[in-house]
Amino acid sequence: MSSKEVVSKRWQSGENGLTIERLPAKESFKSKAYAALKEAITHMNIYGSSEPMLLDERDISERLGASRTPIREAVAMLEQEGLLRAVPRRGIMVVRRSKAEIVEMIEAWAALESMAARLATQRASDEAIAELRTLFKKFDLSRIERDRCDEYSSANIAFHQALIRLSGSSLLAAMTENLFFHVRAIRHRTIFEMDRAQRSASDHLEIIVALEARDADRAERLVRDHTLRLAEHVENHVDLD
Amino acid sequence: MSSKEVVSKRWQSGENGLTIERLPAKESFKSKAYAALKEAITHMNIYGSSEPMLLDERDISERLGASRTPIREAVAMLEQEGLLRAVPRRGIMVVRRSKAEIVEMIEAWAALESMAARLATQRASDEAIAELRTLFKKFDLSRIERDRCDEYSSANIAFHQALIRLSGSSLLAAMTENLFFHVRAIRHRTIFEMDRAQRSASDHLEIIVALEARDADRAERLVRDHTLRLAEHVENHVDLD
DNA sequence: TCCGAAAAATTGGCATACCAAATACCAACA
DNA sequence: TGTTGGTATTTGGTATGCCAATTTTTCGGA
Repeated sequence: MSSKEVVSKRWQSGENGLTIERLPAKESFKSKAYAALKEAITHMNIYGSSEPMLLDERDISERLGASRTPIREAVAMLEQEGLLRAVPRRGIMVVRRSKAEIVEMIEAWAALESMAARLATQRASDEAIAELRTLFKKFDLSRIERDRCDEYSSANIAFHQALIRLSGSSLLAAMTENLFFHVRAIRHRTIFEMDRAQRSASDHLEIIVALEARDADRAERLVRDHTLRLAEHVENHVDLD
Repeated sequence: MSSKEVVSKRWQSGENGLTIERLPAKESFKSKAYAALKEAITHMNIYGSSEPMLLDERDISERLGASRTPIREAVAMLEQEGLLRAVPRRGIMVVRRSKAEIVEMIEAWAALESMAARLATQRASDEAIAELRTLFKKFDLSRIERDRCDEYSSANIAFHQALIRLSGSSLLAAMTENLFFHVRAIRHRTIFEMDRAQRSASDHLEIIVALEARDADRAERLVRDHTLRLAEHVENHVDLD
């Protein structure tokens, strides 16, 4: 067997149980630009003004100290992800979602998370579920001051993310994370009203109980209805456009 | 009113019923490369050999008659989409999903489609649901010859896509389409066995009945279980790695 | 024949330059 | 003063070239 074949085999898969991942090396400008842009978009009040938010390639490349090429690649990725939209001769703009789109996202989220709850009742360990209860006590939403909207929002999302992790499906986690990103962006507007917090807390507790009881149907339904209520709330009480 | 304002108004929105959309312009090399690569990947028997399938930037740019730059942007997009993975000094490889990942995809699909079914019972028109029945009759899966695996697979997916469209959520449609892409790639292996066709057909019929009855819970459950059975089937009877 | 080191070739990341389309600007004319 | 035609500028798309990290090949010595 030639040396080449041996090397090739090593890389294919670790039949020896030792999978060698190429170390991250030094991050490329492309990834750095991607991260920087996403970070910037995250902390941007997208729905603050109604003016289109434009980005300029050359400007960005100067700020980041790189050429346009890696920036363009990063933009292409974010465009694929649905966060940006590049229009020729017009600029790169941050995509603003319509209320209808946000509602669809929350509905999709409800679908994924309710499935996660179902799977969690079948797969999560008792210990893992117990941790969820701990998290619940620690960040008891009803205790958060009524004016700390962001904190409420964060704690809320933390609970949901923890729940999704219980499913053991990294895909569900990844997909919902993406949805959270968009939904989170309108938290200023949604005013995720604090009077919903009480309801949220009790909902969450009910969900935990259902998980502990390993009641798949009930857990699924509770999660679904809980999130669909948010969708309905946004539909009825949020004005974006 | 000045001429300029008239023109401006015309472009804003067609209150005169004439909406002028900016013409698509000529597709950029970037989009063409993206489409070409995706097309190529689609018709590639990804799980045919166990050898890593490598792509070469320079080779691709020559074939497409463009420079490396737009190809690299297209690759960056496909990488973001999870279809490719570019490793420095090693090449661009088509991502091969593990069985576990495929199963997770089918579970996510089940989540999204069952939600679509629920929404469809609330939103789809009787006519739209009726069309689903038409489609079902036309492509009655039980009639497809037992050796036409691809045809079965296509008809199957067509039914599911039609169902999802009934929900009216373009997001659910987009997300599942992405999942279908990956699941479809293993159709040769899954042998989506034809003996499952009979079951599939009756399942589909039941689903249609539930939709017609506007029974949200039942429609949701039928769709979920139907797809989760596929996940279980893949889990138990498919060997990828 | 085998091994290892050095040289050569690959290859992806990045910078730069150029181009064409589209807009902004401006001056001349009605 | 307002419109118009043309020019300057901006900006995204693409091509090209260089570089550094790696891999592959070569080749001399054991």
